[in-house]
Amino acid sequence: MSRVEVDEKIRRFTVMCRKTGLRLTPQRIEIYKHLVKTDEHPSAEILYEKVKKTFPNISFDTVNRTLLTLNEIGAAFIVEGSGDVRRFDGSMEKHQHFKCVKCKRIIDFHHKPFDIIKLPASIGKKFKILKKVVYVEGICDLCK
Amino acid sequence: MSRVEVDEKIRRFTVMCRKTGLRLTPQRIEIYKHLVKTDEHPSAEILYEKVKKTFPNISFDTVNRTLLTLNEIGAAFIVEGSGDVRRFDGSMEKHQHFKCVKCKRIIDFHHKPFDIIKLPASIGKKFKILKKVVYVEGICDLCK
DNA sequence: TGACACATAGGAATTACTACTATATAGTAA
DNA sequence: TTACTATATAGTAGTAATTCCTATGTGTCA
Ligand SMILES: [Mn+2]
Ligand SMILES: [Mn+2]
Ligand SMILES: [Zn+2]
Ligand SMILES: [Zn+2]
Repeated sequence: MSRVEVDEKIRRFTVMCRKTGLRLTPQRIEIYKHLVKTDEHPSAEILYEKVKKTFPNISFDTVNRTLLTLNEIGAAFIVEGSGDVRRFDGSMEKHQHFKCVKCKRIIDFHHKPFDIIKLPASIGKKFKILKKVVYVEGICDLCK
Repeated sequence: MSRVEVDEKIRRFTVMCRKTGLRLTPQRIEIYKHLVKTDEHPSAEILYEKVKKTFPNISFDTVNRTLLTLNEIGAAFIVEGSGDVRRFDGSMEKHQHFKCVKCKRIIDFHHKPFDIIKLPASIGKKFKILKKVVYVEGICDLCK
């Protein structure tokens, strides 16, 4: 993602923050910037290490709390998976994930039919649906 | 699930163990029995509490390790989700899950079209696919 | 029945995440 | 510009979940 694109995302992020009453702290923007510019679906720990380069005194809790906040306001989300370290995604484009069970890499792909899967009516009626996910697990090209 | 059905599952489980070279310990069988007879997708902790009634001295680690072993040999699996306590499923029937984000209940449903979703060729070629999951998240009937 | 590789019990250690609190600062209004 | 206040952060402690370690026990097989 180009510098210009990242800047544009940050601009839109600042608007989201103002709308939701969140303060625009330099830490928050820095965390968002690192999350949105990568497609590696980093953990809080990984982002903590990156943000430390600009904010040597930032605490892990601030990074983690901020990421949960981003998830709350819909600026990012927690990646689905089976019981590993929590991973975050700053891309709100419709897409799906492949996760390697060995190296834990999470790789984006987009298959349009997966965006519009229809649930049986019985489920839709009984529950309030927030998220429908198609998720693929296996061994990646580098590991096999 | 009836007593007879559970017994049949356990019989088949003993065959699986012999095939994979796993020893048939009473603890292992008891853990499997509790997992297979419920549809509540228990955590290791919950199963530990149940198995303790028959094996008061069993350790948590034995329960957890056994569950991971069951996942290894394909007698059970780890339920997909976004970053909560690890949950297990003893049913190897094709089915899907709805998870309530509030009470964390995991509810089985079965929608046949979801069993046969087709991945784009690019993904199937590049990676070794082990699992394709359709996963639904929301608020359950009891919570909303 | 004996040998031994695998499994378990008990507890310690590690990892992941969350809570607490004093200090700092973004937003706002004088 | 300045002062105020609610929110955010830093530093640290605490909790929860999971994994590791090791001595002892036991299922399996010869
Ligand atoms: Mn992604
Ligand atoms: Mn299930
Ligand atoms: Zn891999
Ligand atoms: Zn619920």
